[in-house]
Amino acid sequence: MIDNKYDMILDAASQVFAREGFHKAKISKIAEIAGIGAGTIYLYFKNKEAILEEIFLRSWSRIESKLLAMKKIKNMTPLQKIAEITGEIIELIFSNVSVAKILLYEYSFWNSNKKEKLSKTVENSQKLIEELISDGIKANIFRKDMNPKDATMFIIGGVWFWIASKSDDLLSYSKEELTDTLFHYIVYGLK
Amino acid sequence: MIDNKYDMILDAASQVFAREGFHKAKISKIAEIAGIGAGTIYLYFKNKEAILEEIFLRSWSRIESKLLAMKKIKNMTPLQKIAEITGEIIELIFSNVSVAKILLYEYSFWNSNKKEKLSKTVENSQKLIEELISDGIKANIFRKDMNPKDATMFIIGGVWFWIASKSDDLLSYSKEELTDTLFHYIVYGLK
DNA sequence: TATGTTAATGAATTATGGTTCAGTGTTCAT
DNA sequence: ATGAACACTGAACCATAATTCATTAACATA
Repeated sequence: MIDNKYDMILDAASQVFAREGFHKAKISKIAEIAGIGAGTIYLYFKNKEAILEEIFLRSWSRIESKLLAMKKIKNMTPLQKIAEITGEIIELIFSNVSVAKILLYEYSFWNSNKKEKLSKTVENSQKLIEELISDGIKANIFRKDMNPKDATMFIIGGVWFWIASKSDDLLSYSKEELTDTLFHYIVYGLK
Repeated sequence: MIDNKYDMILDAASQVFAREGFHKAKISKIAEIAGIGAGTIYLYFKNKEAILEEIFLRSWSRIESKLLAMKKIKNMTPLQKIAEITGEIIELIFSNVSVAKILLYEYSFWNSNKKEKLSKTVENSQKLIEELISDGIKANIFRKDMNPKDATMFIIGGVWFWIASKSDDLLSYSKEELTDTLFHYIVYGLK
């Protein structure tokens, strides 16, 4: 059980943002779900945007850490690493489905908002995926006629939308099953 | 040259929505760019949302038409059809980059908003893509271990993000080049 | 030209909901 | 038990910008 207000607010906000979208989400509703007064939120967050920012940051940090860990491991093929990271994404979703929806729907937020810390984390993660793909190309595992950055964006988008389309009934599948499915789309496309 | 107010408003709104995002876009700015009074907009559209809705509808209708046309053609492989549709998407972007950006950034709008006509068109398009993939599986051109709906969402997401990552310098590539690149990601993934 | 009809305007109105803050409750050391 | 320090509250405030509408312009008809 969440026992501190900061996390309670984040959790309530995740639910409301996921259901209503950031702009239609009301602070009063978030407060209600968190079981606190509306004003209390402002003791923990500068404003509504800051809540969203923190949600993004936490999720992306998790992905970034995993990518960083993979980078350090030497005796693993790019394919194995991708499988690992795919697993981490599925884990993230299982830990909070609402957050997965927000990451998708408010894509424009982290994309356009030039919040230092957040965009650094996102950019870093993208770079790390790019490197991973580059390695795969060099190792002759992936196609040569590929721009790593394009591929990265294509993959991120694919993963996101796929998650969103499942969203609610995502939890009725096993983690292993989902990880496997996702991995195949990333690596093999339609063929 | 656009000669009627309705289209002038749509065009101005596309620019402003693309630059500011739907929520930050001001009706007064749209009116200014269209060269008309703010109140005039309300003679042509019920409200701000209705403008966005119409922009979405026009774009998706175009994709839907293409998909419908492809469905009717018999002597074409699923692969060839996918290549055609990919080309149509690139055409759509080239015809109006602002609109492409809006489609991406305001994804949450058409997804959450249950506007009858719009969601019908979008759903229809998704179904048509699913069928196309099903055909490909039956014809042994695509992997058998694939759920067409999953694949569809993965592809749409991939295309979206890939477009977004390029967005502004998209026009510096040739249509053929872009179509080709996109087609390869869809069909072959990383391998 | 006079008159009716329709289109357009933009200042004023209004709805919304994020944010503030004066007041209330809680905690805890003395 | 007291009161200082801090946490919390939610009604009131306020900024923003969508929408309205009384007024004016443009145009058509006779």
